[in-house]
Amino acid sequence: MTEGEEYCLARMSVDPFMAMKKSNYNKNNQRRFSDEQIKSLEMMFESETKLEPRKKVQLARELGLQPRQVAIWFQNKRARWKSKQLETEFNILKQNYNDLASQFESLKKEKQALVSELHRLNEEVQKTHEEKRLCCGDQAAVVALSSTDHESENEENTRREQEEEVRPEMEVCEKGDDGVLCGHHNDDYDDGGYNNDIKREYFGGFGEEADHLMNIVEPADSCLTSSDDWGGFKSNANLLDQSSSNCPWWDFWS
DNA sequence: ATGTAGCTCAGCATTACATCA
DNA sequence: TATGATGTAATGCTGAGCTAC
Repeated sequence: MTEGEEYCLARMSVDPFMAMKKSNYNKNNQRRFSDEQIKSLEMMFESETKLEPRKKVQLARELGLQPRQVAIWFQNKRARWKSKQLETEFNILKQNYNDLASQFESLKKEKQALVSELHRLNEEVQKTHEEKRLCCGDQAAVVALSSTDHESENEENTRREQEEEVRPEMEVCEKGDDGVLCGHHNDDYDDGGYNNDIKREYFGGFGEEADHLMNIVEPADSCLTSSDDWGGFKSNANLLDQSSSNCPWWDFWS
């Protein structure tokens, strides 16, 4: 028979009414331990969260409790302590998360502002270019220019066709079975290749103007244009956009 | 050496009650 | 005063470790 069972039987023999109910009272018919008892138990708990059997018996004797009661107090105390610790850790993680989220938001706004500025500058440059062309007014030059434009357009088309042939390979390579990007191995698409094409599309195709703009905006060897970064960003762009549009996935905190 | 029954103990979920707003 | 939320001592069950047979 365990200590607890002994104690319960003892209580029941003293107070028959206890046999009807579950016994939640100590020797002195107190449900709660006294302040002194709690203080001693707390002190012991601070030095060791698990009590050796010998110390348990000794402490129980000192406090006028059953060893079983001391053991249970330690058990409950450990559970409370654990959940408190869990709560603390949770709060720390939550705080870290909130900091990162607000950092992310401000970076997103900064990026949006930069993109808008870029649009504005691009339009301005194109407008200037148009004006220059119109005010020159030389028909021959315009014809020459337009024929050169056609030529370069044809060259561009040929080049695009060639690139289209290469690109499918790339797309297969870009996302493996496990969904992990494997980078761009084709020389045409290394750093200045694939990324430059993306930028060219943005700046209005091939031509001096586009080249000029691209050089102004970002040096070719900039870390911001490295294929890994772009690839990584591209692969996550949907996720980020989704998260920021409908229902942010961190909203569940609130 | 191995299997098994019996015992103790701790962990865990839950209960029963006290206390407080 | 009644009531719901919270804190706490205790219960019941379970599995692990140990021992005797």
